[in-house]
Amino acid sequence: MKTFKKNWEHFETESKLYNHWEKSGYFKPEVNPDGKPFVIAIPPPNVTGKLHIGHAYGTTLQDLMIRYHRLLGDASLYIPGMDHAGIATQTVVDKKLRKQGINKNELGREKFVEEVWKWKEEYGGEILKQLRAIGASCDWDRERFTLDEGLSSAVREAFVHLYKKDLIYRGEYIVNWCPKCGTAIADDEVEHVTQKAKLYYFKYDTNFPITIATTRPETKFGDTAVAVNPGDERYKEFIDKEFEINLDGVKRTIKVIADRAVDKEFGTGAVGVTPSHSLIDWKMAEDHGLSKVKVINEYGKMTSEAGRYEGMKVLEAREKLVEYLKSSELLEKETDIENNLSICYRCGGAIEPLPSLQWFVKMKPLVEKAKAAVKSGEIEIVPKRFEKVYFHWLDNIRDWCISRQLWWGHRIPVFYRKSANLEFKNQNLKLSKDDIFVGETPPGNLDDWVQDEDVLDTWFSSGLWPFSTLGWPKETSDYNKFYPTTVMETGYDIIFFWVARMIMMGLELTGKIPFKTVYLHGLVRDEQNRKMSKSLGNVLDPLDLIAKYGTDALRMALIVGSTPGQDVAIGESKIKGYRNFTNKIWNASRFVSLRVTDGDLQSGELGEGKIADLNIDEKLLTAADKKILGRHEEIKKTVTAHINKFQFSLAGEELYEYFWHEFCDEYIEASKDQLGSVIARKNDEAILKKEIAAPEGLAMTNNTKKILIKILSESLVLMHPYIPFVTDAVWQELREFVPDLADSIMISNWLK
RNA sequence: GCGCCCAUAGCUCAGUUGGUUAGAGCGCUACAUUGACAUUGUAGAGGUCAGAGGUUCGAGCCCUCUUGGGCGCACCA
Repeated sequence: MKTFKKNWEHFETESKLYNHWEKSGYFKPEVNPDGKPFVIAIPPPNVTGKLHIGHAYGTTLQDLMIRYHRLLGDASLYIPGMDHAGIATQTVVDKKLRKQGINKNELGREKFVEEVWKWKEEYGGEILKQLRAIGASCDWDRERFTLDEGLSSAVREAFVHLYKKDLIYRGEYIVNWCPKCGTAIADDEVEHVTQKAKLYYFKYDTNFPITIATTRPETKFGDTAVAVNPGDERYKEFIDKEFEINLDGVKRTIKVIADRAVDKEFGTGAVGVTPSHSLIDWKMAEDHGLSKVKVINEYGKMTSEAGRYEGMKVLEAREKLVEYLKSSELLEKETDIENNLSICYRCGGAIEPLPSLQWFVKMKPLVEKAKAAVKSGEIEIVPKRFEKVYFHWLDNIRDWCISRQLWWGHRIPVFYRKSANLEFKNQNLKLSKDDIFVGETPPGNLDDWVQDEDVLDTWFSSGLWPFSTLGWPKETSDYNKFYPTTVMETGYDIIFFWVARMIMMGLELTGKIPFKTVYLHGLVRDEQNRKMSKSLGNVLDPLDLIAKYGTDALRMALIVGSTPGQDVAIGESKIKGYRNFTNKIWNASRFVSLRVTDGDLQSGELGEGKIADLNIDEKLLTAADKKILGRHEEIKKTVTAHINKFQFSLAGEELYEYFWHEFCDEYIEASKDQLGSVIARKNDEAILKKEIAAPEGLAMTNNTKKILIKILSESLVLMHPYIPFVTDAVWQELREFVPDLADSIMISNWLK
């Protein structure tokens, strides 16, 4: 005879159940062929590495919605996939190769990219295993990778489309250059950290009348103007005058200009304008027609324009120049200030703004539609306050630099005719139409053409994710059925990088919004509400936690007590608490199963009893029965309402409280009386016979059994989106003696 | 500089059209328990919901201001 184990053994059961679900095809939207589509495209994790607890949080929220809608009867599709993560992955593989003594430049582009693919195969598989461990009910047959064939062709199509509409252009502009990564990065990939710096006050030479103040003296070799505020009386007499200067051997003509951007109060109220190495100065140069001199190169070293400083690293040049200024008595003073240093969000290295030939997407023409979609409510952002952040970003957007000087990524689908392009790279010549080809394969002899060396920003391909994963640009049946997707669940930290771009790209390329709702979750922090970091040693690995407490416990702990857009603090004690909950469910089910089948409570051996049907006799209801049945109906309604409003924490908390304290503590206790005395049954045959002989007693017992089964099985369905494993494990036990239960709880029904 | 969030029990947090006695987890106290579960149960302590003012029959929730903490965007050269 089968026994009901004493404790919930998640470790043995979870992966077995998952495999069973996957094999049975329950993750496919086709289990509800007539249902309306409910679609979530997973925010594709970077192939770079392991998933962290933040991924577990997002995945849990996504899977919760998917499982809920599957139970509602919707054609639920959860599209899995991964992102090639350009810079991040290239850097990691480069490092790995260097450790093996292999230089990527000696290896060559093709071989290097092969190495990255090998790496992707190895680590990508690990990530997929982790997603499965979290319980993600993805349709794995529809798994995508941003660099797979279909998505690559979607990327080319998108590029060509935008180019033809004149929304993509190439030009030499000041960009954020990361010398460490060796590539340009976009504006929003730059982070600012406050640092202590020195502000140096000096003159270029003794003949120059104005003292300027700067934290970066070494860039002053590239100055072509000094800007002052138009209302600043001190400098009025110099405005529009030109001066020949000699800064330690470097000769320049400096024009004094008036610009409102200059703050009279800061420093001396006079700014040395360095058009090539400051965005603001670049703009001033455009406005005032100043020449631009590049004194720092792509390696973070001084160029020949810096005279004897050529070849020095930026910091070295700064030191040397300050020494010179001191010795020539040009330095008036230096003060300590706090300022913001721009760093690369990937590598943390200092950003050098410098002019560079890059590809850009014009953003302004895409902004209005993207704003309108949210303003009209066509796209809903949860929580709503992030709409403001979204609008603010769109209102202040600048063109998006999409070319990256990397090898790992989508190579830009642009070809130049060899005979014509020789000077192009350096001089930004306008090529004639015949000499540039934008698309997949240039016409005529391929040998006549050379493809652009650069790849596209990772976010260019992820911007297409909701539709490229469904087959776009082809009008596949999946695309027709499942696009637009329903919910985009992701972290608030990538609202600009990703969410806004998907909306813009979706509207431009498909003419439709890419998703109806954006649900933004917060950061996962530790028990003391600190950021998780390796140096603090407070990083929680989801796989460790799953091994220890079970996936269900982790999922519940992540959801209950957390709200959208708000960071969530989590520690082992909370997870442990919910592990106790999963065990409580298991044991309550054990009790119910054993009593209903007349099994043995001590050994856990199930009896022969079966439930014939679930028709409850209203006339036999006790006060306890009525109470729990009433509460049960209420709970169904409120839980449904909460989930529909994305209030997952509230619904989870309610289920927890209801199941444990109302069903277990109150009703199950009350049911013990209604079911008759166990001791009597065990020890006294006569009493047992008497009980069975009494028709009302037996009817009461049977009615109570039916109520127990009804409440238990329906509660399991309600809890399944939160804790998929223990609920299905119990469901499988119940199927032994309860009629008409679906093969798996995950394909049963939400409210019968 | 512009904007956003937070301040509720010892700790971490829920509390969404304003409506009984403000909740959960963990922690704490006392007791119980060979009968599903000690990964348990019962009972309990613990809150002037940051402060001040306002709207209202009624405010943790709405409005204004103050204080303290955090974040985002922009950026000072």
